[in-house]
Amino acid sequence: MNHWLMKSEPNDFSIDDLRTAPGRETHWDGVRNYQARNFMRDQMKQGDLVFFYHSNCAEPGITGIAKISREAYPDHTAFNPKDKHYDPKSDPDNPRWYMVNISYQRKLNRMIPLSKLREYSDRQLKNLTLLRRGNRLSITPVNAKEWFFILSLE
DNA sequence: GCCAACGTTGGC
DNA sequence: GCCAACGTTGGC
Repeated sequence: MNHWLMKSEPNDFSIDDLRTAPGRETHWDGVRNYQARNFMRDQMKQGDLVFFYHSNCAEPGITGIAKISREAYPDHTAFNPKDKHYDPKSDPDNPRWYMVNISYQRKLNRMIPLSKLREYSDRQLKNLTLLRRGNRLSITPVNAKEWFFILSLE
């Protein structure tokens, strides 16, 4: 099983939005970055666990845990000219963009701020993709050791 | 609001 | 295929 970290701007879609969503589930549309797409399309498996991360907000950090509830399928918002994430280059017969579904697992007892993760950036979390210099990827892998170490910070 | 990092676009 | 310009991300 793989582990992941997925960023969301809480103004846009927060862990509470996921918790209160119908079926406590949502589709992760709008990813328009090839590396992030490849993670979803090629590596995400049903049951994989995900750190839900709040970005671009007052206190960025990990706020909860979700699970991949449906593996990659075409992101239909790319086909809709009225959609914010419309991409005329994505052909329904050969989709360029994909999405997965995630389901709510739980909120952390207390969120783990980015600043806390950074405290371990030269030790246990030395290789955490999220902390790599200037990383803006919205979906990043977390290896098992990193996953359990981060959970121990909760 | 600033700005560094960095992915994408498009002219050549 | 190079690379400058441009747009976006996201911490601060």
